[in-house]
Amino acid sequence: MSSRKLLEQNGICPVATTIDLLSSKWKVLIMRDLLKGTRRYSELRTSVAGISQKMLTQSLREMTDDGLVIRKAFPVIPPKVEYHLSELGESMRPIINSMADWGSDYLDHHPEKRRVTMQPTPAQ
Amino acid sequence: MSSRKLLEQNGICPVATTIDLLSSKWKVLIMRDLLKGTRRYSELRTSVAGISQKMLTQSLREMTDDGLVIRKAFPVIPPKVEYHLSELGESMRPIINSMADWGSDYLDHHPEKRRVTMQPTPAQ
DNA sequence: CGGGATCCGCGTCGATACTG
DNA sequence: CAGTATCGACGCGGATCCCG
Repeated sequence: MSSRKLLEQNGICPVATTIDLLSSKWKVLIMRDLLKGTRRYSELRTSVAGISQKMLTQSLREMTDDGLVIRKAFPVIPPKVEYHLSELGESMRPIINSMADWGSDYLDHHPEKRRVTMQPTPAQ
Repeated sequence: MSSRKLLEQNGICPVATTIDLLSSKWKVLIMRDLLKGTRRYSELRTSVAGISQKMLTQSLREMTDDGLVIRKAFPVIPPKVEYHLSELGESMRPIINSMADWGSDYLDHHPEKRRVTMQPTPAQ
């Protein structure tokens, strides 16, 4: 079933609406990094560990189309493209923060699952 | 790439940890409904519109294994099974609430996408 | 009623090659 | 550097049938 169809069947539920725009784990992780500031394509390629170039491009494209992300291309050689959150994207910060908070608490109470610590998305 | 592998490559990031347990849209929608209280299998089948029986069973199973959901089966005929959130599951309320809040605001500013209003997850 | 088991189509995703 | 294009595998998830 398509995401839109799902949304309709759930009667335009706010939660379903959010899921519709933040559907994949990749987008959440991209959000996590863009909440720290502007990032170049190649930077995201590294910081969002494990993502393929195809999924990064595709995810950024969809997020740009959805108005969450703003793409800024510089006409230089070699090419340089920067991505940053729009105001709409920025407004998702509480969601990502609540995920970071929950994950931190969870890892605190399940030490066996923690190996390396990473900086959570800073509050703002 | 497996979800665990992803987690490792992201250095046990809190956000990635949360995503690992709340990976699918179905689980988020199930959480949304279980946050309102105990539900029977058949009730979820209806309230989580569009979900197939397979995905509902599978999602509930994984959430139970992850310690988010508690399954209570009554030895009666016909069978009766109730699901409710564990303390760990309950602790995810802020995440779902922040999604509901964001979705509500988004729908307010994009009236063309709203058709039917549904009750958001109540604060608690 | 609340599943389990099976089949299988189709979309997702990674890998690879190529380009402005 | 930041993509685009193509191909192929694989697993998600729906459909169906069955059972305690």
